[in-house]
Amino acid sequence: MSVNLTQGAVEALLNGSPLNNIVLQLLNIRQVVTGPGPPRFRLLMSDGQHSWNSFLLATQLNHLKEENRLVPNCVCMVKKSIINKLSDGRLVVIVMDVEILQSAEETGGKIGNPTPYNAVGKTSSPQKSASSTSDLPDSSPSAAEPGPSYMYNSTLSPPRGRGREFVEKSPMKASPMKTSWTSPMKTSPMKTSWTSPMKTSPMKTSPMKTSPMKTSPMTTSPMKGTSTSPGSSTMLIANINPYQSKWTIRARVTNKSNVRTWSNSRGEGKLFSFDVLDESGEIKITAFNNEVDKFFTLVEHGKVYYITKATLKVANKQYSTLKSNYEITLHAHSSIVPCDDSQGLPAVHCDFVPIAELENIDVDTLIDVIGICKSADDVSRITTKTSREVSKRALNLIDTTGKVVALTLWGEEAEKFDVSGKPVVAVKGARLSDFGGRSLSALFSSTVMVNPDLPQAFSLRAWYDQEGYALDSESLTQTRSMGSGQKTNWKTLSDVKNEHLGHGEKPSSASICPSLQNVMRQPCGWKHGSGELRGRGLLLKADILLIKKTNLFADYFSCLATVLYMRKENCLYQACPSDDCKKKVIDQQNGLYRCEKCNREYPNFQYRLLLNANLADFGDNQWVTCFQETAEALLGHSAETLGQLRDTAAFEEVFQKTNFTTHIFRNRVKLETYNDESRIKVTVMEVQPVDHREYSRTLIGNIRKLAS
DNA sequence: CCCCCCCC
Repeated sequence: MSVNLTQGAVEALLNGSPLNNIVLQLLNIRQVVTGPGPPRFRLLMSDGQHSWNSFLLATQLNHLKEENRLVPNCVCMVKKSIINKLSDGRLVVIVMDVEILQSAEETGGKIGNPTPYNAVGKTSSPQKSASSTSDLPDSSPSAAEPGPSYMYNSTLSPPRGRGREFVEKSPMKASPMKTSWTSPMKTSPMKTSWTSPMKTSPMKTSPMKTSPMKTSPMTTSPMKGTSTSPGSSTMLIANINPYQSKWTIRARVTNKSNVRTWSNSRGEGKLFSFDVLDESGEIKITAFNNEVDKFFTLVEHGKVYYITKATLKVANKQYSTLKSNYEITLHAHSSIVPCDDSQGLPAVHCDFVPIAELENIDVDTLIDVIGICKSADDVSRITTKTSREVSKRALNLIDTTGKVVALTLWGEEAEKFDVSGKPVVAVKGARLSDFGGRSLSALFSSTVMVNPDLPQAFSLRAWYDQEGYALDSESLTQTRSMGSGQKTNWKTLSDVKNEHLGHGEKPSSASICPSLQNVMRQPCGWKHGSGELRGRGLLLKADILLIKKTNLFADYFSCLATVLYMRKENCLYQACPSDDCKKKVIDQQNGLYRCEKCNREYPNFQYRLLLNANLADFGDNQWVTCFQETAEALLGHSAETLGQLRDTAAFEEVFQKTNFTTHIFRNRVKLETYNDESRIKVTVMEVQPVDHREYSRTLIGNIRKLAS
């Protein structure tokens, strides 16, 4: 046996340490009972010391099982995993990337004598032993599915009318981007409400409780799940079906549409629908005509109701992300009664799909997704085929899989969205499209949540702030180019010199800084910011300085190049800790650091990067400068981490690993003059993984150009 | 009994 298991990894993992590249032995693998969709495999894995039975294989790795490569006793390296917490506190570790290091035969049997890890008391998991077989996610038909998790929250989704932008304006229509939304960063991440509110913590006062409520006959019934009215008992949504008529459910409204009218060959009418959620599942309820009048104002987002005497029919899955096989239609004898006890009822349920997995999912599927909005397009207005004008805005979401996907918001949601602070964005029921490869669109029926109070949002935030922001990430959505709709200006490194890029003789609209295009298009009296530029012939020296400073004569180009050399010696500097300064500080050798720009001393500093690198392609090489973000992306580590590693072998290793790597670099070229000598200065604006398809298209284009 | 969900 040549491999060593990573002893202690199971315990560390389940205590929340995001461990990558851990070596574990697979002791058992079996299929989990799930609904439609690809099969899911559950793994019992051991680190030699402990075993843990709630590892779940990400579906994109199913082939490993299907090819009989993941078999009991083989030894694997779990390169990447994600921890999900189920409603009741149980943990599921999603294996995102795994490599089989040693086959079962080679290993020959179980390594060591691992004991099942017992997480009780450590994860605040109630009642059940986390390693007992009775808590298997697949052991109980009504249990939450593994991987995805049920969340119990005291904070509710914001009201968000379905059918917004639609003809009817409803009094219920509410701002989807309510500022009252709880931000994960402002609330305690340790709130018990999302570990196990059902058992331990009563729901805190929630928004809907504060509004006056009619006394319902139901409120005299103290216990949930017991008799609520004569002759009927409360049932779980997961357990109702069309074959029994006497049921009552107690559920929370999670998504409510506006009233809509229709008219077709079968007739016309009006309707609205809403989704309700209990601890077992969720279901869509639709009201038509008279029932619209009867129930539309009664049913409020976030509130809890007893619902009885309605028709169940088989759901058309095509239109819903809800897992229920049925949906409910209200009729003349249906009853909906408010319930002021919302205890135990979750606020939202999402089955988030890792962004990397979107590649393997069919187009038009409705999915739930959560990511950090790392960037966004500007809002734009488009005209639809039916000549309606609508605002749209694409967000770029990234998650721990390191993949990015574009999500389009529409209408008011697009206009109100605030990218600042790179918020966590969760969407329930977004539609997957194949535009640009894979992209997402919010629908009328989608719920968009900004900084939701969900455990996944907290861990995403932490991940992004610690490491995700420096990732050299790849988007599943290929936009035609980056930037503001401009085409990628591909150049070879010799082109950069031969075409005198950056010399600024011809500040054409293609080559100038986009923010100044409008300046150049005005014939005289050009305005930029607070300063005013004079006509082209009458520039003052200060104007020229301003133009230089604002990159008016800079060129931008992209190239495919390999890092040949990096000047690592002075690439890190101690910078002013003030957020907007970044200037180098002087170590006073007395524990204080002086910033000349701020003209003050600080007790601390921040490490920043300024890395000079030599890039090469097949024809030439070029010195370039990478500042903070691009250097971090190139090196794959934050400046802070590198600062800590300074003078260690690990620091050297970072550079060795980066050397000879190939990327797409988007650069800015400017002419700089030192005394009487001018030379171009190339600054890297963005480092991206190599997109061979895009680059090949460019190459082919260039070859054609040369041939003609 | 609806099922529209926009644009590149």
